[in-house]
Amino acid sequence: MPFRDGTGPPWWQGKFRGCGYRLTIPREAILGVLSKTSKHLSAEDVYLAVHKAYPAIGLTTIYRTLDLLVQIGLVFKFDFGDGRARYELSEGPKGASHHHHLVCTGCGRVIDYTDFIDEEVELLNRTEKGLSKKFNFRITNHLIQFYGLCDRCRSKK
Amino acid sequence: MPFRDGTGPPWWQGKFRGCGYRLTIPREAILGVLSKTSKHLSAEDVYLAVHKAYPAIGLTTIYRTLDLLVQIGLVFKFDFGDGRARYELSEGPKGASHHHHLVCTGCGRVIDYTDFIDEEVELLNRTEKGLSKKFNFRITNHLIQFYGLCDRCRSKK
DNA sequence: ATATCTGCAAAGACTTTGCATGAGA
DNA sequence: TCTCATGCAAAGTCTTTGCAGATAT
Repeated sequence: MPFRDGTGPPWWQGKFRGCGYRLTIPREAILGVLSKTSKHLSAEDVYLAVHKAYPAIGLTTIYRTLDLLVQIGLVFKFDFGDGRARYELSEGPKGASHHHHLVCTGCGRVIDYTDFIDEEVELLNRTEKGLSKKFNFRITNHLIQFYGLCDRCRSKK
Repeated sequence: MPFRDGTGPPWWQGKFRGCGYRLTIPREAILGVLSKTSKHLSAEDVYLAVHKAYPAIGLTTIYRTLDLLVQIGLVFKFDFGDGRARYELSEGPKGASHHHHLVCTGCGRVIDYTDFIDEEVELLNRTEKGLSKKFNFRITNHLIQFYGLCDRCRSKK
């Protein structure tokens, strides 16, 4: 139920309350940061961004909250091979931003792509069904990443 | 060129020499361990296994060697979300063992599956071509994993 | 009112680095 | 021989934990 001014309420409140978790300043701040970027933020990135508006919020809380958000399914956690975890909102307000990643093993750059997503997702859904049945798994999520050298790194040598 | 007795020479020697790297006892031992298992070994797992036959080989060497093998492309490095990296030979002597992973987010169990692999790989190849062209990437590798709850964890609650 | 959440500091876990010794080609 | 590889110890990073005080409902 959006506000009259069109800014809308934080769309995640429902999901939060439904799980019996408290909606606190730090949690809202962290979700705010994540929802305003399309980058792949590390815990420290989130901390620094949150820190600007709420200097009192500590890194520990960032880690704990991110873990919680991952558990709830509001956030995805990625490993791009650089030794720190990256976090991304799993869906926008409109569930709009599904994408996969292209990771440069040279410089660590990560490119989001949405090309071929439809075919990929279709195949993934089929595969999910089959795997669920065969292994009696309840599949909740998938990960696809491609690795290689980006144009810059290729020309470097 | 296999030995007459059929045991064959370590099939990776060629790849090794070709890259100008030395073929040492620790490196052979580590490849030996990896080639004799179908499990997803952590650096410490490899260390312990190697340690039985060669107690002098240290954990540092394991890490350095695994890194090297990943660079050469002989080994894949995975992250299953439990905080430690896992390593797997990228191909058997016959290039036989391509598979993807099903990861239980409850207990961390990892199941290898080869079902649907053909369709998946076919789609991935197509996608790779498209992405390579669009982003001018040289794609060398891909990662697919499914996440969910295994049968045991589902019945736990 | 009270079970949850937070912040700080310290601990923990995995991985990397420095440097002198040892070993492959 | 001479560069590359190894082992040990120490350091480095990211992440988690313990606990007292603060907070949402």
